Amino acid sequence: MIRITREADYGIVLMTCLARADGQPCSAAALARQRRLPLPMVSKILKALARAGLLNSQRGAQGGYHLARPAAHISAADIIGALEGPLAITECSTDMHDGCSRQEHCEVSSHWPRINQAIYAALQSISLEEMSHPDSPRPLHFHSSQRTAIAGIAGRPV
Amino acid sequence: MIRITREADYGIVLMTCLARADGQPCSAAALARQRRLPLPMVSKILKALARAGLLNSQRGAQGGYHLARPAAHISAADIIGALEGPLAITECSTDMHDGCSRQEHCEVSSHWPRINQAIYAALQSISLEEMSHPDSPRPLHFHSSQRTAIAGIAGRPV
DNA sequence: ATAAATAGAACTAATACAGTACTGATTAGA
DNA sequence: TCTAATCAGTACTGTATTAGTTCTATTTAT
Repeated sequence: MIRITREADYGIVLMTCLARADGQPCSAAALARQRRLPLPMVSKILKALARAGLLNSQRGAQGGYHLARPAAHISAADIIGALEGPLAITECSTDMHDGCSRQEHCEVSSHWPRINQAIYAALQSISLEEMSHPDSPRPLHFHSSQRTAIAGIAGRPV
Repeated sequence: MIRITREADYGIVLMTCLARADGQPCSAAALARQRRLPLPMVSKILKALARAGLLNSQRGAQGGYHLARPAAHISAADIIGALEGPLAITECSTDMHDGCSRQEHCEVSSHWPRINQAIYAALQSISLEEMSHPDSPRPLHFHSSQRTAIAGIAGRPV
């Protein structure tokens, strides 16, 4: 159900790594090695996160990426949004967007915005800082069966 | 971002129609005409919803579909779950699933279950009854731009 | 009997995703 | 100043998934 792309999946993983590094810049290569992910993919994702303003980058030798602001001020919604492009949810559920240019299409059905908002709120409420703590509050059972679900498993090399 | 399939999108639309019909059985053809959706698609979706136990069906002439239980007791999560197959979220976030067979893979990262639960809870909290009321509580701006977002727009014939 | 309807499976074309490859720009350090 | 490390950006490709169709069988009201 409700899927996110693997890019977003990896993105969250990488961001948690950077959060744990706490200020120390990490190169794409280092992160790829650390998480056993394909370097080009990692590179691509970090670039996107930097362009979105979630990471600062330092070029050249000894360069790398580091968080642009404290982990506590970055939400899952920020990360996913940065990697999956400009999205209806954020554009329409923030107040800064009230002159919507396509309101003719908006009659699609009045329930979608409600669902969008609910999910967006859920994602907003989870901070990168929380996600960076490896020990989860509740015992979790979780498996990679059946389908690519939001679990974002889909055969990711573990 | 976070996408659902068009099937689930249509599914919610169709379910709201049936909720408004309140007990009256509706045929797939009637619903397809009413919402200007392709009949085979509508048919396929209604079948899936019936198989999932959300709809009861009556075969033969004058047959059709109607809700299997009151709209207030059907959630967005039920509908989406029925159409997108067995999903990691529900299987792992319900208590009935504690002998998870693939826990070796579960170390993927401890944050996903948290996100899953947040989204699942959000979807659970929205009932079909709520969605069937056309007037939304807050003024909503919403457009079908850019990408297939959860908004589920993606060029659906409006 | 017949027409209206659902049940189910199998198939196809289009799209989106995941991942790669290549070229260019910037910078630290020898 | 040269070189290697590193980020920046774009374009490409194979594969998987989705969207939608088609066909056949089954059930039932009239």
